[in-house]
Amino acid sequence: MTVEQFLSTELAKAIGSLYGQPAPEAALQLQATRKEFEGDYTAMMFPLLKTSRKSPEQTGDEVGKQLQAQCPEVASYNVVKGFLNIKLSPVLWLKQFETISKTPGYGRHAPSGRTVMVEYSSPNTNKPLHLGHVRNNLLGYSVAKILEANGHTVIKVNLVNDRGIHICKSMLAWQKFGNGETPDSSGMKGDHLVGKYYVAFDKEYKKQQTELKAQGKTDEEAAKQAPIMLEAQEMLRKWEQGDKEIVDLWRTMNSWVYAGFDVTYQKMGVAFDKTYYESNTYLFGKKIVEEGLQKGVFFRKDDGSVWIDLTADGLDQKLLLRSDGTSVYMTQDLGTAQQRYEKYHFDEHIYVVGNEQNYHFQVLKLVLSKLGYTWADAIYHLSYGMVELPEGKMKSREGTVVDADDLIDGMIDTARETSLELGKLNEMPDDEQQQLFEMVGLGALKYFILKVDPKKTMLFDPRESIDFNGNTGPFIQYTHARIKSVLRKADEQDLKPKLSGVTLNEKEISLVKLLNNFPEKIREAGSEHPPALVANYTYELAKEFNQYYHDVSILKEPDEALKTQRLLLLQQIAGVLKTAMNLLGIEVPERM
RNA sequence: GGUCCCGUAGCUCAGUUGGAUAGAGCAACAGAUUUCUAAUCUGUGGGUCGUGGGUUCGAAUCCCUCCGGGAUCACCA
Repeated sequence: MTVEQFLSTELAKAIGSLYGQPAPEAALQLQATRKEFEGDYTAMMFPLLKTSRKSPEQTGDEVGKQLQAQCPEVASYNVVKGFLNIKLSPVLWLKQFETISKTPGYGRHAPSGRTVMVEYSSPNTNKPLHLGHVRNNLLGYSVAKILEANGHTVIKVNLVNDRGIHICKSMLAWQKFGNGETPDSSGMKGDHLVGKYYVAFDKEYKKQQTELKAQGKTDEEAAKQAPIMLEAQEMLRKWEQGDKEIVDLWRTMNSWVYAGFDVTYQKMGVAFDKTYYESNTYLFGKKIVEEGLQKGVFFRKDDGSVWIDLTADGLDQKLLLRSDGTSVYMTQDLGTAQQRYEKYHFDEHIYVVGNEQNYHFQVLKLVLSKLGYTWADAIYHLSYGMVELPEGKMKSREGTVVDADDLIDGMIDTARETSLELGKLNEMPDDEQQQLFEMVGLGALKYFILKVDPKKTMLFDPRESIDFNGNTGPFIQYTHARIKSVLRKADEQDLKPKLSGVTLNEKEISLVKLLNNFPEKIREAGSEHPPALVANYTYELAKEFNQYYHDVSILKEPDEALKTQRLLLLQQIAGVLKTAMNLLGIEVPERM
């Protein structure tokens, strides 16, 4: 039982015995007392006035008195206007501190028996990953981590979009202009190489359109009739028919891309339990179309295409099967969702996908529930906003796209420069230094992105992201390293952290309070979604610690009992910092 | 035009199920000290929480209006 739950129960008891009737729910909601007042938790008296039939001040006084009488853990109380501030005894906090320090894996929850699927990343295989994908990957990975910490069984899946006209574009351009270039022959990373030909296609396509327009064609005609586009469409048809030459080329070029992606994923530190390929799943969903027609949820138009009418729900009519009988994106997604449910019986399925697909997921859920699938509610679209740059949006045409690999390398370089400038790592071996630079560079990037509410459009300012002060990853990493340094020194002196029963001071109590909130914070982040909750919590703890650290001595403390107890506090804080950062996919160094 | 999302300090962002005088960081200025790791800490200035209404003991938070920004409304994925 948490401290808050304990107090809430006591409060209910007090109100019950005082007024002879159960307390209204709203009166039992506690909140942390604001700094400027004395106390740990605050209860509002307003919802209670009807029951007590007295003024807020009188009610608060009565409840406070009763609480103190029945419960020795309540040290004191005060009433300000309608707010009852309750101060708990330091003994209680000491006991709570003990509980925390004796809980292995503190913060993580027991197995819940729930299964959650998290789909994220889902890249196209025609170009390398960029900043937008970085946000996706970091969110997906962190959310999965947080769900695991909530005790759920998590299955991380990646659905690779490896087929379609856009893939054919890079293939075609490579055939035309590639001269047999390979990652090996060019020394380029596979995904970048393929991306280069995607750009080459676009360039040629534009050139041809300009030519056609010069001959008097309209924009639309030019776009449709450009020979290179016709060729790409022909290539897609051949691919669908299984043309050996095309399929071989497709395999080869995709394998280059996968090799490139693997490197990027590994650098980012993200991973998947299962990878689906759209080339295997794009025919899914026909079964669902049959079913929908039978149930009368879908209807067929004269040309043979199948639709669902969602106008009654404020949406449009949506196509589910083309007149030529092939399935569209929605159909595929319906099919894969159904297949996954049959296989895993997930309790929740989270899709980490950009907010440009909000409409798609709204429709997806609606269609599933109209088909009578109760698990439609289990689908959750974790929608995130775009990442913008100080110059504005990223536009591939204008070459303002921030490449993921470049970005990561840049962060690591900056971490290196900053660290060397501070000149603290002189006796650290080179390979360990390199490891540290990667940890710090990545930590800065990840934290910068994850601390922002996912649904908001965020601004990525490269200059600011490499700032290592304030609410940043490196600040927290540094805090951890400092604590570890003290603990190492203590260990050398044979000092063991332990609870010696010395009363905690104010600052220590507020640190214990923060530690006490950790499990609840994880739960909140797990049910509400955003890693930002965890990030901001971690910063708060690190900041609070730095203040404490600044005006208290640990190793120099003459009182042995006090010293070892403070070491225990440090140890617990380091542990929580590490666990919390781990939930964000961020590693934390022993020294830096 | 329909639907959805966003709007909080000069900038980037927090703000618990509606609670007390709206908080951090950056930037600016003023200080602490060279340690138990200063990649730190303390202080100052900076706000009509986009606008106008409503709900109530109480609104940045919930409802409506309008303004501004974004996304989306394909037999693309």
